[in-house]
Amino acid sequence: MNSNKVAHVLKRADALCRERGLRLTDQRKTVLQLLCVSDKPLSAYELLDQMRGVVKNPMPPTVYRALDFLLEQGLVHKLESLHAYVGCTHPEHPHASQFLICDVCGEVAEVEDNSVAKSLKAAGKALGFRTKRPIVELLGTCAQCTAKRTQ
Amino acid sequence: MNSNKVAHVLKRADALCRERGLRLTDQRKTVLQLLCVSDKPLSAYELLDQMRGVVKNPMPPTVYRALDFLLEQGLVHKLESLHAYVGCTHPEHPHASQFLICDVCGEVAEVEDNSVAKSLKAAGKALGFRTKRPIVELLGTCAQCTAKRTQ
DNA sequence: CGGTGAGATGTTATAATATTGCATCTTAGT
DNA sequence: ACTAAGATGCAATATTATAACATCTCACCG
Repeated sequence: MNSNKVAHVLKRADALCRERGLRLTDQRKTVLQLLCVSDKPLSAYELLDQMRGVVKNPMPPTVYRALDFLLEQGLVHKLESLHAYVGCTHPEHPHASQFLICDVCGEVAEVEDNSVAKSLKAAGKALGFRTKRPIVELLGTCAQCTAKRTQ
Repeated sequence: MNSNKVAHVLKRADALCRERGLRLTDQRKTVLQLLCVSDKPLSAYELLDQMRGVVKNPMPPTVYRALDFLLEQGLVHKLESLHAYVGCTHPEHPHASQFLICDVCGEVAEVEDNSVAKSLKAAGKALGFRTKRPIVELLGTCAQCTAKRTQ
């Protein structure tokens, strides 16, 4: 995320928390910012390392608690297949996104495809299943890396 | 899985490995059987515990190696969001399934929905993404548990 | 047969991810 | 200022997964 976008997300996060009567504390803001600034998903312990520059002697619960909060508020997403976290690119509204995870460059694209969402909903409905959290992670190779490989 | 089904899957696994020139060794068969017999996904360490009855003093690599093999052969699936494994209910053909994971009873349904597969493919294609492994896990509540709750 | 080499297993250690439990501090609302 | 809820500090530990290297097994070939 470029710095304008990061600033926007942080501002938006601030507003959201205010609306919801919640506190976007320094630690939480730090974690969110680190995730947004990074161009790759970060593991909890990578975050922990990066926090050392900002927070005094952070411990695992520090980062996990911040992550829990941010996940609940939809400000970050967890990539289950990577054990890693990314800042949400459009926290404006609640959403169920899909993640395209490149196994070459490590970059992750968050997309919100309506027909995917629809077909998932339908598949659940057919079995009377009530979906609370749909997890969709496509592991593969992004367009750029595919192009480079086949040159 | 009922015992007939388990027997069938084991037989099928045997045949598949033979076809592919691979060895379905005792340990691998044990892990596959334990997963098939269980009505819930099992973590690697739960499997490890259950193996103690069958294999002498198994260690973590024992179970992880068996799982790696079975995963590669499409005989078991990993549920990333649970760090747990299930036996494949239809190892007949390669496939990309979706998992409906009930947060009340813990049971998991493996479904293979064509329109989901299609829409995922399309979503990837739109960005030039080459999907190798699609992960779809719907966390929510199954029909039976929903019914019980709202009684 | 016996050798031999790839693949499977044994074993120890350790890495990486995540949580528990309890003490203390901060802050919003009174 | 008081207080209660929520946030943080901190130590320990649980859970999941892998690395590294020795040894064994078995299908194949001479």
